[in-house]
This record gives sequence, C-alpha cells and structure tokens, in this order.
Amino acid sequence: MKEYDHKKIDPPTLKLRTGKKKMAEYNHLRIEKKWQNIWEKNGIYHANNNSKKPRYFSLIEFPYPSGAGMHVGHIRSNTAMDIISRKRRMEGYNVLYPIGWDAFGLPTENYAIKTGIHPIKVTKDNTDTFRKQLKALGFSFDWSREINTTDPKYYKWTQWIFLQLLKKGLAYKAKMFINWCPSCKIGLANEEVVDGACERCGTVVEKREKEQWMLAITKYADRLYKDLDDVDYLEKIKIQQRNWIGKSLGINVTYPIEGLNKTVTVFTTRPDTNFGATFLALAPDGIFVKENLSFFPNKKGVLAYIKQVNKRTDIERLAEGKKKTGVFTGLYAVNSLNNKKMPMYVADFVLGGVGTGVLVGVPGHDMRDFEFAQEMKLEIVRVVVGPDGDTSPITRKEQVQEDTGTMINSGFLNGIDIHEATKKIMEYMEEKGYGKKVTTYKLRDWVFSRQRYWGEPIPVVHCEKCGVVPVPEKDLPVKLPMVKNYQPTDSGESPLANISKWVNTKCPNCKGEAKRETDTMPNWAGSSWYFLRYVDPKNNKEFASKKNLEYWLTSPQPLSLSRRGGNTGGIDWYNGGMEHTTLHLLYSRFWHKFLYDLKLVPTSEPYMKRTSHGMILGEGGVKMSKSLGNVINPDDIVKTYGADTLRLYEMFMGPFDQSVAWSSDSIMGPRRFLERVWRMSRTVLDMDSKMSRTVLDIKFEMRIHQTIKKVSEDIEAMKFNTAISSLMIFVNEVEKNNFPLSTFHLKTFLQLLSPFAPHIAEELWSILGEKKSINLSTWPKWDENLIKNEEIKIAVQINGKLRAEIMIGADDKEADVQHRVLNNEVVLKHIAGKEIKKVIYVKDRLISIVV
RNA sequence: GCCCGGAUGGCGGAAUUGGUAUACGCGCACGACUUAAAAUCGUGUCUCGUAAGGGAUGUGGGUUCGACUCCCACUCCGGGCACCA
Repeated sequence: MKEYDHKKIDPPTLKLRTGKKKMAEYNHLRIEKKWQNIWEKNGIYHANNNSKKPRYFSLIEFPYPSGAGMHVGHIRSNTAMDIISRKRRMEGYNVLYPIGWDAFGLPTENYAIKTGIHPIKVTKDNTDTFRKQLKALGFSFDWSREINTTDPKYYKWTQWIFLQLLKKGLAYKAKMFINWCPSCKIGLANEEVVDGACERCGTVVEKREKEQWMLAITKYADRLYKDLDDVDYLEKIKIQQRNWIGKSLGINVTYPIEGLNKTVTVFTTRPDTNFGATFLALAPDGIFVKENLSFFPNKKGVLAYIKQVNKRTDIERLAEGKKKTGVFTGLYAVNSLNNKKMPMYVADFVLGGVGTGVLVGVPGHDMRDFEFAQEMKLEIVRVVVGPDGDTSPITRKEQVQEDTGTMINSGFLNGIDIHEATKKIMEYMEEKGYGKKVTTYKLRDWVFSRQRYWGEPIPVVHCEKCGVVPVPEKDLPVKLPMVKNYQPTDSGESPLANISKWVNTKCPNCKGEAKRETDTMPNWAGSSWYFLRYVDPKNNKEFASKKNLEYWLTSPQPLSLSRRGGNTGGIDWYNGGMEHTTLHLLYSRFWHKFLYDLKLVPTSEPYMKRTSHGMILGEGGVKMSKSLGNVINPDDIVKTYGADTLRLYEMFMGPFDQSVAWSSDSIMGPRRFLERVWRMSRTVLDMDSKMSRTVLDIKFEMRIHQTIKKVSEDIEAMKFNTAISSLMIFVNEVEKNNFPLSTFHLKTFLQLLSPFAPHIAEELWSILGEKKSINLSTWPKWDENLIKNEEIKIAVQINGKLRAEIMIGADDKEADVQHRVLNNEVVLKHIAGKEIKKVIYVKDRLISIVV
C-alpha cells in the first residue's frame, strides 16, 4: 500500500533497520482473511458448557436476514458487544457471544411472493449473505451455536412453549376487533400500529372483528412492572416500559341507575373530585352499551350515533381534533355522595378498553370532561381551588384545575389537599360498599395470530366434537407445508386454509375428522425465547437442558461483576435497539417469567443488564434507506479500508447511545490511525530491543498505565469514542518522542487495541513473536502508583479569571504552593494594592485567589 | 398536551461530574519531500485585538471565588406516549 519514509521521524541516535526481518506493509485484506481463517480453524471463540472459569453471556439482538443485506448501521451493536466479549475473554471469562437468525415474517414472505422463490430458499440465501458479511467483520461469535427460528428443530420448541401457555390458560381464542392492515392483509398487535397506521407499510389500519389467538400478557403486567426495579437497564428503557404497561391506581365506583333496577360501574383515579361529577359517558364499543342498549330510552339515537362513529377510522377520529361528540341515552345515574342525577351519554372519546368503558365526568377538573360539558351544555361544578385562589364558577378552560389544589363544595372533604382527599374518599367509598380499589394497566393482551404463511403454525386442531385440541407434544413440530401458493387472502384467512391436504387431519383426541389451525404466530414468537436456545442449541429433548441454563444464567460471578440488589441472574449484558423496548423486550420478559413459573428456567428475569445504541444515519443526518440511495454497505468499506477500520470508525464516530451521521470523509481518521499503529510497531521492532532506556521510557510506562485505565473504564461505560481517542493520544505521544517504546509496552498497547481492531492487533502480536492468540492473552492491569504525574500543571485564577499556570510537584504542600503563587510575577501584578480576601486550593487542579 | 434525551469551532465530538472549555478525529491553510500530483511528515486553525486584554458552550436570569456542568424561565431539534378516565 504505502511505503513510509521514516528518515525524518527516526531519531538519528538510534540504530535503525538492524537487518532483522522487515515488516511488510499494512495490507488489511491479507491480514483480515488470514486471521479469520485461523480463529475459525482453532475455534477460539467457542463457549464451553463445562468450564471452571466464570461465565459471561453477552447478547445482541439476532438479525432479521433481509434481502438487502446488512448496512453499516446493523453492526454497531455487534461491534460494541464484540468489544465487551473480547475484553471479558482476556479477563478470564468463559464467554458466550452467540448469533442466529430471526427469519420468519413478512419481508421474506413478501419478497417470496414477488419473485416466486420459496421463503425457505429466500431465507437460506439471505442468511448466507448475512453470515458472510458478519464473518468478514471478525466478530467473535460462537458460530457453532448458530440458530434459525425457521428451522423446524427450533420452532418445534416455540410451538412447545405455546402449548404450555395454552395449558395454563394464557393462550386463548377471542372474537374481537383487531387492527387489520388491508395492504399486508394481516392482523396487527397494538404495538405494531403507529399513529393508526401499519408500522410496516404505513397503510391506515381498519378495525375488523375476528377470532384471534391471544396471549394473556396482562396477567403478568404487575410483575413486568415491578421487577424493573431489580434489573440494570438504562433508565430510559425502564421508563418507556413502565409507561407502556401504564399502571394506575384507582377505584371502581358503582352508581345506581334511576328508574332501572341496574347499576353502572366507573373506573376513576380521581374520586376526590366526585362531588363535582355531573355526567357519565359510555364508550360506544363498551360492554355497558352492548349489554344494556335495549333499556336506553333513546335507543334509536344511540344506534344512529354508534353507526356514524364506526364509519370513521382512528385516524379520522383523531384528525377531527378534540371536538367532542356524544348522544344522550335518556338514562340517569345517581351519585351516592350527594344524590345528584347524572345524565348518561354515549361519547366516542370514551374508549371501550379503558377502565370499565365508562367514565364519570367532572368538567370542572378535567379538560376533556370540560370540553364535553361545554358541547352538551352540561352543569359544571367547582370542587377544587387551585394555587391561584380562584373560587368563581368555571366557565373558561383556563380555570380547569387538574393536578393541584384544595377541596371545596365537597362535604367532609372540604379544606383537604386533593391527594389526601383521594385517599380519604377511597376508604369512605369502600366502607359504604359502592367503591372498590383497583389497579389498571394500559397494557393489553397480545394478539398472537397472523394470517400469513411464513410463521410458526399454531399447534392446535379444531375438532367438531372436542373443540380446540392441542397437538400432542410428541407430534411436534407441526411443520409448514411446502406449497407453491402462499398469497395472503382478503377474507382474512391464512393462505394455509387453502391447503386442504394439510388442513384436514385427525383429532388427536377422538381420532375423528378435524381441521388444523391455519393462523401462524407473529415473528415476535421465535425471538421471545431464542437466547435460551443458545445455551443448548442442538438439544432434541428439551428447549435447553437445565444444567446448561443454570450454568449460563446463574453460575457465580466474581465480585467485580456481581450486581447489588435483588437480581438473581440472567444474561449478563444485552444490547439492542430502543425500537424493541415495548415489543421484543417486553414479550421476551413475559415468556421468560412464564417459563420461570413452570420452573423451566432458573431466573425470573432474562436479562440482567440492557443497554441501547443510537442509530447510524446516512450522510447529512437522514435515515439510511434504499429509496434515498444513501445506504452504506459494509462489504465496500471492508474491501477499501478493512474490517478493523470500519469497526474502529463506528465506535469512534460519537457517543454510542446517540444517533450519528455516517461520514465517508471521517472514516479516513481511524484508517490513518491503524497505519500509524502499524508503523509504530515496525519502528519499535526495528530498533535494537536491548537499547538502554532513557527518562522517556518512564514517561511511557506512565502513559501506558494511564491508557490501560482509560480504555478499561471507558469500555465498561460504553464510551468507546473516548477509549479510542486515548489510544490515539498514546500513539501521538510515542511518535512525537521518536518511539522510545519497549516491545513490552508495545504489546500492552496492542492488547488494548485488540477488542476494537482484532486483526491488526493479532498480526502485530504474532510478528512480535507471540505464539498464542492475543485474544487468549491477559487483559493488562494498571498500577495507580504509576499513573501519577510527578509534575502537575495547575491553574491560577484571580477573581475567577485564569491569570497564570504553574508547575508543581505531586507532593508539594499547599502552603508551599500558595507561597509560590503569591510571589509569582503575574499574580503580583494583578493583586497589587489589593487585599487578599480568600485563597481556594483545589489539589492537582487550581488555586483561586479572591481580592 | 405529557414523559425521556439533546443543543459546545467549518463538521463529528471531548471536558476527571462544580475546577485551565474546545481533547481526539475530519476538514481547511501554509511548509517539507516530489519534475509534478497523490500519499506521508511538520506547523497552524473558536473569536475580536498589533499587544495588554476582552468575548464565546441555544436564549434570558440566578447561585458560586469559579458554571458546558446546579437552579428558574424560555427557544429549537430528536425519541416515546397520547381523549388512559
């Protein structure tokens, strides 16, 4: 590549090129291929299921092998966790850093439909491409444990877990309105609908009533919420999950209905304002309306209103803004607190799925209730006085007091703060027998049916006599039939329904005629437990052996890595995208807890630690996408600059947790750095190794120890950018001082570099005469005593302004330093004729004089 | 609307968590090498000023000997949730 002229940089006093073998130029293509082959041949990244070493399980989200191949954004997480994994190996851990493919799902199926190539073949081709790409980057995956969710040997166990859920009543069928994407022709989970549109294709979703398989994740809502306290997740991840689960404490209040021998129950978190309740509003799709419509005096009007509401999609409903509509039912509920008659309305701002599907309107203290009351000309009663002291009737929305204040017009609650009042009235209502404290969650049960081909068949059959019958475990897996046509249907039925040969089967129970379930699982199914399979990927008897699960999830860790708090084990470190926080991350916690309850996994949480990476954007800060033509393919970068450069650049670009824009100019920085590392190593090797060391060598002993500390600590904090910058600083210093580096310290430097740029580090390591892989060497330790500078530059401030800098000895006493400073020429000039009021001394930092 | 982030040179970003703002990298300028270019190496690179010195971390206030960092009020950008009773 390049020939270096180092006449200028080599110190004239040193003997150069002593005839030892000359190092070739830095040829990334040759080196990277060479070491990837050697590593693979020697299996040095294989994890051992029976090791005396402490275990370390590091995990990335397994990729979806799309047809487009990977782009540079996909490997940010892989690189980060590869660095962590490599460091752990060098620290003496038995590391499991696995990889696999999450390959069921729509993109593959759609591509297959478009091209006529079978999804099995598409998946095979795509995984081959991805595997090649990943291997070219030198990740230290244990490839012997590679898994694929579309492999029948794998999805056998996905189906098996489903059967356990079914057995425990957590999988059930329900007829319900689902989000139907008319373009993908598939039902969507709530989590897959974004702004009323399909997350994948952007088409506005429709409501369709359909019988669906559901998973009762809400049964675990409380634990999924509470156990977040015990895990070491990034705070923003915990917050997002908590918001999604949406726990709220409130009370169900039951009101009698006037003239009817019936009651209506309302959920409210604000019973404190109940003296100000003036109406009730019912959700058009709520249970109350469904069950009691025939009793409504204004049945006709209500029916007309519901019909009109149903015509609109969610998008239209929200686009019309906050203008509230509704219709009076003709019924009145009676407020037991004050015997007030509250008219009951049907209104579409009330959601059937929230609380009981009925809300009690307190227009004085809730903005939506206020808007509705204004539209319907309903009474508004003030029961709270806010900090502004306003006690006048509420007629403007600015007066609506929601979050703070003191009660008035509320009988025994008068004068009490609203929060206190909430507690008090809850107890009162429970005592009187018409209130019951409850906790509700925003989280809904998980819609688990998909009407498509390329997914795990749901392993049940429908028998006319026996009903839904699970496929016996011994008959698993229920394999997807090989067919030519898997076009989705408009009817909302799975394409599997057309394959009569497959559908028609015998009931395992009565041996009579039966039909297979034709819905398949969503592609979140396979990823909800995949990490467990890694510990025992070839097991045909169980999804993973107890022994391996226990070793990889719960075997004791050395003190330095064990966590405080209630955590009892799990995967040590899991990094992934924020976009999975309320999907995969939540689903997999749910499945894991379920398996824990069956005593099939040894920990109640799957992941001890979860971090997240920022996206890599295209040049100019826009999203990388095929349509914009700004996708950077890692293959091109690897070819031109090398895998080491790409890895280094991705980690150097900016803070790991923030999004950064790709820059094809900036990548030269890391490339040049590696070339300088190469040259530094060559120069050090060229020099006579027995040459006597000067003062400079002590300086570099200190430097290397500072670098060990910085790199070690920064990797743990995922501050890869500053770790790399400290490596660069080290090389700069060595160059500037004409390479006064011993091979011993050079080797230490290469060890620090190796997690980031494993190939070049390994090559130089071997050139320096090491026989064993640098990856199996011991991570260097720093000595605090060697880090300390003997001389320190401190700042001198006068009235907060920097006026001078002085050098002091590390052990100089404060009094001596002060004395020197106060006699400093510059300082004297600035304090002349003034009285010194105060002197502040910050050790090793500065001295601040106030005059 | 609510909840999280974020704003620092021409650009990506750093700052020991209250202690010398702009590390490291990119880019740019000049110089060396070269017939020349590229590459490489060296020097410089926030800003006003000849200098002494002054001003700069989105805006405006505050606390402090000292603020990118803490507090109050705002602006803009990114992400999440959203008629959740």
